[in-house]
This record gives sequence, structure tokens and C-alpha cells, in this order.
Amino acid sequence: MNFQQLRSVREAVRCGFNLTEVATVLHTSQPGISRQIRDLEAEVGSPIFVRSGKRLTGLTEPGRAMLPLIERLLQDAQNLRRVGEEFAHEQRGTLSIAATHSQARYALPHAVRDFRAQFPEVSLHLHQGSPRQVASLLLAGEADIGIATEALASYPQLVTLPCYRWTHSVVVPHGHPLLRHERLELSHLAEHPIVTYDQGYTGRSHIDDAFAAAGLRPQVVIAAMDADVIKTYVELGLGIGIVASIAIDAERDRGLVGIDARHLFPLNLTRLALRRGSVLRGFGFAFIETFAPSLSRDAVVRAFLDSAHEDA
Amino acid sequence: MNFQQLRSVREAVRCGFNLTEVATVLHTSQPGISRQIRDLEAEVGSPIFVRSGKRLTGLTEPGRAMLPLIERLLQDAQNLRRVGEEFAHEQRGTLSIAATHSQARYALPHAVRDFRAQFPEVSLHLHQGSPRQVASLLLAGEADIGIATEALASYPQLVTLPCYRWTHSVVVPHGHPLLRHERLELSHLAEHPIVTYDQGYTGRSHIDDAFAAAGLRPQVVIAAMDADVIKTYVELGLGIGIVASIAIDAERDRGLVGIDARHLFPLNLTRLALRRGSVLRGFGFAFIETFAPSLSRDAVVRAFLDSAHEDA
DNA sequence: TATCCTTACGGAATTCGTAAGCATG
DNA sequence: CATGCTTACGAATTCCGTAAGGATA
Repeated sequence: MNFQQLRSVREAVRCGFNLTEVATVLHTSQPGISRQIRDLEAEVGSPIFVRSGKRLTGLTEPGRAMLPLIERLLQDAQNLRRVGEEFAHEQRGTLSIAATHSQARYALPHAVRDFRAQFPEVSLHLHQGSPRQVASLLLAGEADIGIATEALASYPQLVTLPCYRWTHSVVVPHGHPLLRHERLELSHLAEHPIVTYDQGYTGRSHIDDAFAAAGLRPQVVIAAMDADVIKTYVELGLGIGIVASIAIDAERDRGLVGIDARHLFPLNLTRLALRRGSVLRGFGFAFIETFAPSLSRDAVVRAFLDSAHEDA
Repeated sequence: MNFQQLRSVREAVRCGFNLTEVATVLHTSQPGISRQIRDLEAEVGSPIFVRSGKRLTGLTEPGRAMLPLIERLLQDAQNLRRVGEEFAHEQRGTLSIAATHSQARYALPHAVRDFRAQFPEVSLHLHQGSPRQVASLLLAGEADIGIATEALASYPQLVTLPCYRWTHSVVVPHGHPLLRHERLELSHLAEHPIVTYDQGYTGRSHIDDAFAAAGLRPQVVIAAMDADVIKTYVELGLGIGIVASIAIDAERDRGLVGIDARHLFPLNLTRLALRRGSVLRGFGFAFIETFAPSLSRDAVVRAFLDSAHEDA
């Protein structure tokens, strides 16, 4: 048994049982992959793949039983290398962060700047995507840390930690009639066309919940995935915007006025996620603490241990 | 990275950092081991062992961090082979059971007989030892299933399951004065020299607890590790015996009389233990169910999942 | 017929054991 | 000076890629 065999099996599953493709991905020859797989099957004594004729078409029952073990073996091997690196070059390496647009654009910059100053030799990769994509990147091991407000808590293979709470604001062009209200109410908002986040992004569900609870049916005319787009349409007069308060910058958004709406919508909680079974390097913990000072290294490790369910 | 390197490291730790011994255990040459280790250290980029001059003397800090990962990697590799075997030969293989004398002698025989009838092609290994030795055998992966009344529950790396409850009995020679009491009391027992289990065996702690709670200081003249020895000394008239009720057989123990003492001593619970991260073969589950019918395969798997703590 | 897996074969790289060298308690 | 690790080297093995073969949609 060796790791190349295990990699071949894992990749074969990922590539939909096309060994030619596996060979490309693993930078080797197709007959090589074929042999790796057959050697492993011979060693464990059970076929892993279903073959119809000469093609692989799926996993056998033993194959299904083995796959999680194989994944963990390869994961642990990588973790081993990572632990070594960690001690060899505490200050060097790569940190891969997956975040939603909102986070990458508004919440992360300060943390990134401070982190870069503290660890100039760490190369920082910033992936951007929907909350589900963030989760996928984490699960695939392509990101070390994920940050999003939605969805993350529903993946059992992820450990999530609360980072910070925030609320929405309403943005309107200067002189908009909404500005005349002393205290903004949901009913006022419902009278105007609304531009806000797409379903599944940046607390959109909380916005819908609030209106639904008040028995209102707001007219969302444009739904976007990020605040910059929303603000652009608001500036064009297409409606009033509802965005995360953090996304409003008095300096930059000269043409707009923000109205605090924390009394109208439920509080949102931005979460940070890590994959179970991953090993975070020292500077990874440092980044987390920079981003959310309450999440000390100890706090993160504790959360990991407390939530160590379903491993078998 | 390959498994031989990992095995070399693990064995080096187990052999107290003597690479010559490692080479013997792994059936290879000593320079080979040397290189395996150095290659791995080169690959991960950190030294794993502390060297004073040319000798290995201990683990470095990175080494200590890596060791648990290495153990799990090798464990998973073995599990992989095991899963393969499982499907290849459902009815064949080896089942290794570690139990205390009491269990092996009195509780297991029925289960073993039935199991042998059901799986004639499975070779059954029965290790015997103190509860702590049972735990060690499990932890070292040398036993698949451990059975004992004491100690097992205190190892966080073991999952334990309750099997059955039992109580102690008093044994005396025929015509012994104790037999005159209508209802036996602890104070009666305390008037006689006592022969019972050694500390740490077969509910001895419960015996001590009961006397202590009653303010009595019984005179234990002989402490043994198993009921056969105890009964022998009782037959010789050296004292009254306190043994597990199950250990008294009216047929075999003609010279003795058993007196039920369930009202005097706390109930005992015999537990079955498995190591976390081990994979039990189908017939292993079958054995458990034969031994303790309430422990169906599902019940065992559930207990495993429920107790999946501290893994990282 | 194009795609995709298997078999066959030869060269290259790795691995491994023996023998010699050297440090340490 | 005996034990124990390293280095050196040559042989054996394993590994891997190319090329050809055969099955399937």
C-alpha cells in the first residue's frame, strides 16, 4: 500500500471514474493509474471499483466503505507535512482564505493589512464565492479558513466559530423621501422598490424574515450578490438599498445616505469555519485572532475539541 | 512519504529510540531504518528525533506533534486492509479478545462456544490479564475486544459498553458457622478471615466500599486474582470467600456452599471496550451480540458515534 | 470509430542490504 | 571497547512511461 495508490483511487472518484483524466490530474500515465488501482485492490483483497467491461463505472460496496478512510489517510499525510513546515518555517507558508464578497470587501481588509505586516513572508490567497462555495473550498481542502454569514453552520464537517455581529442599514440617494421619517419603520420601506442581496447572501434571509413577520410583502426589484452593485443601482435611483451597515462608507459613497436599520432586522452573525481534521498553522491562528480578537488560539482549539462528533 | 518511513518512526519510539532494535522488529537492516527516518525528516522539513551525537535520544517538539498523526495514519492503513478482508471473506479472519480471568473463565465460555459454531473459520485468540493489561492490549491494537469489570471506563481512548450486571456471593465450607444466620450481614462476615480478589480485580473496590460504609474493617487474609484460587483457599479452611456469584458452580464446587450476598455489596457492571479508531469486522459485532444480546451491531456503532470526543 | 482500459516490455530510478567508518558511554 | 548510527556502494527490485491490443458506447 502506498500513497500514490490512494491518491489514484481518490482522484478516480473525483474524476467520475475516468482514469485517463486521473492520469492528467496526477501528472502521470494512464496505465500507471490503472496499475495503482489494481495493485491496491489486490492488496486489500476486494474490488474497489465496479467495472462494466473495461470501464470503471462506480464504487463497489467495499469501495464505498474504504473511501472515507482513504480520504482521511491522504488528509493526515498532508497534515503531517504541514506540521513539519510549521516548525521549520514558523513565519513562512501559505494561508488560503475563502470568504464572501461582503467579507472580503468590507470586513477582511483591516485584518489582512495587519496580518501582512505581522507575517510578511506568508503568502495570502483570498478566494471569493457564495457561502456554499466557501464551504466547498473548505471541504475540498483548498481553503484553510472560511468566512461567511450564511450556510456555514449547516455543514457537519465544518467547525464554525462566531466572529462578530452586525446589522443592516438602508441606503438612499440624497433627498430621498425616506429621510423625512424620524424613526424608520418596515412599512415605510415596503412602499419603495428595494435593491438588496440575493437569496442566500449576507443576511438576506433575515431581511425576508423581518418583512414576513410584519405581514409586509416588499418589492425587491433587484437582488445582487454584493453591496457595491446594490449601491450602484440605488445611486441610479432604481430603489432603496438594504445592505450590511459595514458596507456604507460616508467618504466613498458621497451620493448616498445610510440610515441605521438595526431596529428593523434581526441581528446577523458572521461565522468563521474550519474543516474538521485540518491542521491550521500558527499564523492561521494568528490571522483568526487578528480578524476576531475574541478567537484566541485556545478558543479555536477548544471549539474544535468540543465539536468533535461523527468521525468514524 | 511512505508507510515504511512512518512505521520506522513509530517503532523507533516504541523501541526507546534504538534503531538496531527497530530493524529487528521490522525485519530489515539498521541502515535502512536510519535512512527511512532521515528521509521522512527531510521531507517534512523538521527533525523528528533528538540526536545527541549519533544516537537518538528522544522526540523533538515537531516529533511529538507528528506522532499522533503517524499513529493514526498507520492505524487507518490497517483498517483499510481490514475493510477489504471483511468483504472478501466475511466468515474468515481472526478475532482477538482480551479479558480478565473472571470473564475468560466464567462469562465467556458460552459465548465462545456459540461463536465458534457460528463462525468456524474465524480463529479466536483469548488474551488474559488484569483490567489494565486488557486496556493496554486494546490500546496497542493487539486485541479487538476487551472485557473487564474494572478500569476500562477510565481510558479516554476506549469506548466502553455495559454488558451485564452481577453481584458477589460468599463461599464457605460445608458446616461453616456463617450458614447458621438466617440473613447474612456484613458484620457477620467481618468476624471471619476473608479470602477475596486483589485490589483492582473483579469488583474488589465495591467490596471495600461496602465494609467501609458500614464502618467495618474486615481482615482480608488472602487476596487473589481469580475465583479458582480463592475457592481453593476457602476449601482449605483459611477463611470465608467473597467471589462473583457466577464463579460458584454447585456441581464443580462440591466442598463449598455459596451464599448470595447481593444485599451486602454494590452491584457490579461488566464492561466491554473497543479502541476508538479501530474497525471491527462483522463477526466481531456478532461475537459482541452473542456475549451481550442487548449490544446489537447498531447499538455498538451508536455508542461509538455518541462518544466521539477528542480526536484532534 | 473514438474513447478508454488492459497488457507487454524495456529503461530508469529507487530501494535495500552489506561492509566499512566513526562517535559515544 | 562495545554499542549504535552514518556513509558508501553495488545489486536487485520496483516503478513508470511508451506502445500495442481489445472492448464498449
